[in-house]
Amino acid sequence: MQQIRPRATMRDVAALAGVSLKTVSRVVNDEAGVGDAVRARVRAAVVQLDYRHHQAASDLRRGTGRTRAVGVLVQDVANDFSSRLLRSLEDAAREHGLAVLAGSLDEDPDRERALVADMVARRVDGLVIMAATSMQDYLQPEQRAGLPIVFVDREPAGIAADSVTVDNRGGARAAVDHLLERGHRRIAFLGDLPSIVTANERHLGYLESLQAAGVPADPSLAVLGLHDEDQAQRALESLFASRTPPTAVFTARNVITVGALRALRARGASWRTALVGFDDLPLFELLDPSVTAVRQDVAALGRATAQILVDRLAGDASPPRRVVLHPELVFRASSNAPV
Amino acid sequence: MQQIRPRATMRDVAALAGVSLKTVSRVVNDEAGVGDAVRARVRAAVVQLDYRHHQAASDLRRGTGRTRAVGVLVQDVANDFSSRLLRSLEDAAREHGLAVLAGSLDEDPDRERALVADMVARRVDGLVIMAATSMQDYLQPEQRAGLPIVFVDREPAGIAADSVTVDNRGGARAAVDHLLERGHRRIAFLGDLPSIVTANERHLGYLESLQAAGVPADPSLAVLGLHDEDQAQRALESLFASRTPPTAVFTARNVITVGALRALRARGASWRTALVGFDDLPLFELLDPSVTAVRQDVAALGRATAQILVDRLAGDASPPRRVVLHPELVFRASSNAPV
DNA sequence: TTGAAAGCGCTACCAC
DNA sequence: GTGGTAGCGCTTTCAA
Repeated sequence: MQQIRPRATMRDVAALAGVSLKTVSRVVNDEAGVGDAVRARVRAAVVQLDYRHHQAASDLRRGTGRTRAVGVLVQDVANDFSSRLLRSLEDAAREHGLAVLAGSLDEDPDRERALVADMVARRVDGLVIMAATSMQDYLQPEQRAGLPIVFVDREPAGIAADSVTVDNRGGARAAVDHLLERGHRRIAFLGDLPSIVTANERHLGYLESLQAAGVPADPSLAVLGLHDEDQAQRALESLFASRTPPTAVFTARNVITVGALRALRARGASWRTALVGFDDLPLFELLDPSVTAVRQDVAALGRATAQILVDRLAGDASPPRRVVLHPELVFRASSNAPV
Repeated sequence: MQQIRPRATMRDVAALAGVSLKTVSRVVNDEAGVGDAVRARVRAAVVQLDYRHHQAASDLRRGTGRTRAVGVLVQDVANDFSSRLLRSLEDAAREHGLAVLAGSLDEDPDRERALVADMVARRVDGLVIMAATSMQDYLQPEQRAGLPIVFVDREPAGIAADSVTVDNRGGARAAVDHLLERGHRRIAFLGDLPSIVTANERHLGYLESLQAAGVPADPSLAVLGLHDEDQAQRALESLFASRTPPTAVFTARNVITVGALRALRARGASWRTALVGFDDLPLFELLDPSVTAVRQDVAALGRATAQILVDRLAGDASPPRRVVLHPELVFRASSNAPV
């Protein structure tokens, strides 16, 4: 292994160039007021010593309190929805010279609090959170200290803050309305825990749609608390094993939809069971039958979120904004199955 | 808008608690040597003032040069492969109390250098890079300064550093061997720019396989420089429009495979064209025909990478490690099409 | 145009 | 047990 050479500081550069520390600082920061000859000498010393600016020390002394980094906490950076959102935010952050500290919460409230604490200790300039907690009042001190916080995908509770969300209830209603219009009456609901706001909203939309159509909701057709594909697959298999199986299914999240698709496939029931999923996936269009889905415009979600954050960073102190995007039902073949 | 209250410093806490700065530091860092009464008073002041530890200042003073953050630069955090790798690394980092600074490179060498420079200025403890540059000698000064760098997915050039990669050539050979065994002779290759090491390796594997089988490679069947689905789709459509279309296709990346699937679907040629893709996708199993693919164990890739990084952070100064994982051919229906 | 001194928020070292 | 002093690497006065 080669010898490691400790990083050079401005002092080292100053010594080598035969100038004062302050002059090096001026050159490194491209400030005026340094003669060309001196500037060149300093530049040479910088190169020779492989000097690298120490941003943390600089930030500390400047006292602006800015680190040019933002924290982005999503449900799971490997999930299609979360990762596309993260990417959209990264692009916006990049335009403004901001680095992105990313974290996955896995619907774990403790993890959210721990990660937020870490981001605060790092003095990120702003925070974007897809909350796993049901109550975010613990963030009030941070907000009071001037930290811009934008909630994405899920509205905050216990704190007045910006949010960019999707009309989950409306999207779910549209999905179930669609199935009802095709004559279905036994429509199953597969969703995650109702403690997750979006999951609950989608469940409520399902119930509202049934009620509006005068179709009594059969509680045995609604399965909540599904986290992954396997659970969703097993849940749907159970429903099919019952005496009165559903003729249609509304799946309230992308992984749940995939699990349901596996169950239908295994049972050979893909063409005779109607399916609508919340969240579109790139390959849904290519499946047989292609999958009808409620599509969220993830890029728009990210853009709106980033815009608010950037405005706040620029000093915008107006009241919290609430942006609600409306999802779109993408009609494909999977919802055409007969009753 | 509420009043913003500047963050309290240890000095403020000390003043409120009526103790010295150093005592506050002891309490905040859970050090011994503070009486219970004093400790309680300090704790109360911390809560009252919403004091938050300033990690950067602490790191600076400690002089360990550690920030407990690592940089992870992948191709695109929204891509299935990259995002799963990122997640795997995040999990490992979390276990060691490391935060993750994430960045997408989009195969842009300038962007890689810019992001690396930023990470260095932030003094990350380590760097994981899915390189977009063809030469990484520019990282030598950072390595010399003691920064652990692990290259993932693509081996480094111009620098001796750790790497965790996949046997791309072998994987591609297995894919094409498979198609040859089924009797195909006109096998198309759809891949990205040969300047991307992995893309080139997969192309070489394709050529090697053909050569080993004594099948002359028809250059008109190989299309390189495909970046996204649309380009891949159009490329395959062009091949089909030729006088001597392929009977089989090897697609060298996940987005290319999806583009090819669209082309086959649009043409109604899915069942009569054999297809093998490099990179598996969650829904390939559910397509008709299901898609045969060369699967990389992304989680294992991430784990191996993280392990090396963690070892280096712990002081391991042994010679650079080269880990090569072997992908697996997952047989499904898409490669069964007749010649 | 250049530099010396002070200090950002915090902790190591050594007094008491 | 507790506190003062010095100083991490840097930038801000302000003086020369």
